[in-house]
Amino acid sequence: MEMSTHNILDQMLSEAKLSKKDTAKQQRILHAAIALFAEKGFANTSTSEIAKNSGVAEGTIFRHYGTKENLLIAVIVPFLKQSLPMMAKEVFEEINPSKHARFEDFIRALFLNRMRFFRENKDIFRVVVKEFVYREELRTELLTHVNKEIVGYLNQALDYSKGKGELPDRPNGYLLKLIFPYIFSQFVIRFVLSAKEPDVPDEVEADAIVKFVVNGIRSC
Amino acid sequence: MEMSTHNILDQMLSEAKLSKKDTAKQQRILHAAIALFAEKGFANTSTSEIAKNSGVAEGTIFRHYGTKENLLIAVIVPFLKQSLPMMAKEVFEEINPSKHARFEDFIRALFLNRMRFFRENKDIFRVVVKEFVYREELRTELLTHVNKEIVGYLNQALDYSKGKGELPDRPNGYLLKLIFPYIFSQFVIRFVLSAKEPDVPDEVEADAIVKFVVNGIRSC
Amino acid sequence: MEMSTHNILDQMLSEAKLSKKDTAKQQRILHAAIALFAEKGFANTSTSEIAKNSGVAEGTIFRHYGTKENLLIAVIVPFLKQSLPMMAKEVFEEINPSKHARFEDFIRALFLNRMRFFRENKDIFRVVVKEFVYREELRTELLTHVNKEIVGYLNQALDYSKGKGELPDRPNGYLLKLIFPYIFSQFVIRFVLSAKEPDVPDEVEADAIVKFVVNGIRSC
Amino acid sequence: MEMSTHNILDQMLSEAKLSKKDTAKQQRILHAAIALFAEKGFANTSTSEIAKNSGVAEGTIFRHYGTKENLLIAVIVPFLKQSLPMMAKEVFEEINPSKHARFEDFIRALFLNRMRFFRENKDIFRVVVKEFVYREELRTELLTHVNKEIVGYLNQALDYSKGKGELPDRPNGYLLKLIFPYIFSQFVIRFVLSAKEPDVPDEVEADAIVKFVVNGIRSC
DNA sequence: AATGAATGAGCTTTCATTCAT
DNA sequence: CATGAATGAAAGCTCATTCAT
Repeated sequence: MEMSTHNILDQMLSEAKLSKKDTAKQQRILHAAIALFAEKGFANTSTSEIAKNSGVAEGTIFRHYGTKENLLIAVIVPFLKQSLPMMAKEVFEEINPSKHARFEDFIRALFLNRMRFFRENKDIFRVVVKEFVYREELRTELLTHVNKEIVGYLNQALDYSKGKGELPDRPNGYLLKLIFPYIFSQFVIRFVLSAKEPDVPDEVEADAIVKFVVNGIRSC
Repeated sequence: MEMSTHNILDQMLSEAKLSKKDTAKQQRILHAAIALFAEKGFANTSTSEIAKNSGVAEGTIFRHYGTKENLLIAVIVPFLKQSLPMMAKEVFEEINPSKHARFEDFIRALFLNRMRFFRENKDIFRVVVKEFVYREELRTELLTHVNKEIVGYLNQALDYSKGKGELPDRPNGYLLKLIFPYIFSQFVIRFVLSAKEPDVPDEVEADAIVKFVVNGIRSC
Repeated sequence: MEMSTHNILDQMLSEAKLSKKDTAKQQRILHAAIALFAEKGFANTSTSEIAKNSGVAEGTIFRHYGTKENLLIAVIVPFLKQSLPMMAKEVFEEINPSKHARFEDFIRALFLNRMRFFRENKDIFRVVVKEFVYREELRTELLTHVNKEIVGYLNQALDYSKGKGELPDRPNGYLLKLIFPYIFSQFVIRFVLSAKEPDVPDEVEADAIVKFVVNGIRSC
Repeated sequence: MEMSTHNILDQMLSEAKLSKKDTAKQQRILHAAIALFAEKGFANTSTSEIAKNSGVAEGTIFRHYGTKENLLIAVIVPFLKQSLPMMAKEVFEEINPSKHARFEDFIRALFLNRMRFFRENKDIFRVVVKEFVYREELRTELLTHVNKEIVGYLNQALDYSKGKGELPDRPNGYLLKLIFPYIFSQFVIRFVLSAKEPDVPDEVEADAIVKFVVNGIRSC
């Protein structure tokens, strides 16, 4: 599995590069915006600060994004729309082909994949989580998207494990509601709420989480 | 156990009533502030809005709280400092006396107690969670407090259950790091991120969560 | 010459004591106001600060003085109206009786008397000078007053010295315009503009000033 | 010697014109600020008033000067830093070349030069004097500056006159402390404290002052 | 396309003053 | 008389947005 394509920021920007003539400035604007939003939050970051940090004139930001709100969307939406489902698929292709994978292996792969992914996109993850809490419209849009793009893959995995008797015969939605928040909260604690990551290797961390989830879900 | 004393907002205000002569206006200010902060966040709420919604002059807010930041603290701190530990003790006194309680019973009681508590203080819980994400100094202060006031009670419960062979012989900190985020994330999803609560009775909800936790933690 | 009656502040307050029933609070208010005005200026001192420093309620200040401006006047006017001319007379009675005094002796006595006087009323002197610069109506009122009350005494002294050939035959107004600003500017520099007074004894300082004035005025 | 370059305000602004692209608005802001500060003092002038009087938006003032305090500094500092020493040199070049000048001629030239100068910059002189009384940090900075830039020229003049026996053999600091306040106080009375200037020609006024100073200083 | 000066509405905060107790 | 909570106008300042160049 290559790491090089996992940094959403780069992806987003390289995609932008294809669609517009001059994106050097836009790249700089987005980089600065992400860094500042992550550090101080959207509401506490001024456009003049973004302009200064990215070395462009304030007017340039508005020429490209129209409003400050649009800039936030330009930061967040590509992360959600373009990259998130693509990654889900990746995890899947990593595990599924063998078809011998236990549910435990799937969860471990998912956890480790996301861990690395969020670590590499820590700043943008921070922005998304922070604004997610504030903006209902963002949550709604995201959930719709997740349902459409990811749930399919997850259902495949759950059904497969059910077939092997590794999971109780409960609706997938029910199972996901128990598992997902748990894994996600670990990432939020680690990348948003904590000052710095613990020294424990990812694999050790994964072991505990995975055991907990697998045991927890087995006979509920 | 009476629920009537569980609404932190009322508690906070009735306590204030004891120490100050006139709190009618302060109550109105705090009510309005909590409602607005919960809805739109601290940074997006103006003091003039708070003044309008509470029917006082804007100056009155500053006469009582000095700064907008202090108003936030006046909303949040009593919730954390005075009510949180008191509640922890309550849960404890509800379960412990019997000493026959299984670990499962303890988790269920904790979950149901918190569920009711956060439901009754939904708005202020929203404010706390939202600002918690933004303010590191708030997180630090809270964690210090939680460690000092609550961890003692939790350790008692864990040690007791370990003695009965219901929990693996792992450091309490390790166990808590697995259990706590899980329960808490369920509350955040339910009271902060969701538009409205599901119709399922609390007890049904509790069953799933408790089984998951108890099975999950057993043999990790 | 007694020093004890020279502190205008005390005088003012004891006079006030005669005319009003309870002046304990007024005294405290005036004391605090003078100290604060002297330190930070009238415009930068708030009535709440005066209230705090004098240990009264803010309302009490307004009950007595109506407006903040009136409080300033209550501080300044007695200093000017009641005390200034009285002092002028004192200087005069100290010197004149002998009738052998040279002009030099008169100027020296005047200088030393004012020096001590302003030193003892340093704070209120500061307030007056600072506000004097800002308020034309204050200057006008003071000048009118000075002309009415003091110029008579000064004319006596000048005429007497002219009679003895110590002064050129010029209008008194002309002579005063040359002499007065000089002496006064020395006081302003010393008590308003300087951080602290020099160590030189007053008499030494007086010698230089007096020689300068006497020589300067002699043959102009 | 041309008088046309003596208006510090114009100088300051023309210098600013060199370093910035658009100074039209800044000029208007500074003009309005000076006029208002001179009339009502710094503390009693609001930025909205300055904005209205200069025909710009209030935000424009803050875009250029950041704070109201900085605006005051932008008004005062160039007056002190750039123009004051330059003028001192001018007076000097006007008198010194001949080397036959008497001390009296020097003082007369200084007095007349400053008189014209302050008259042409009456408003800004008012601002400086008024704020000088309030702000110790301004006094300290100015004195440091004066000492560095002007005292050298004055020492030359005094030493030269001492060599010709026109001045007593006293430290220059001592002599300056006697002479300077005298001349300066005349300007303050005339341009700051008086409603309007007297009709007497400058030369007549100068005669009296100069005689007073020269006689006064001669044998002290 | 890019700029950056200019804007003005809106922000938090201060403060002299009022008034019910 | 004295109080101090309440007021609201006005202060200094910020900032997203516009627009002439």
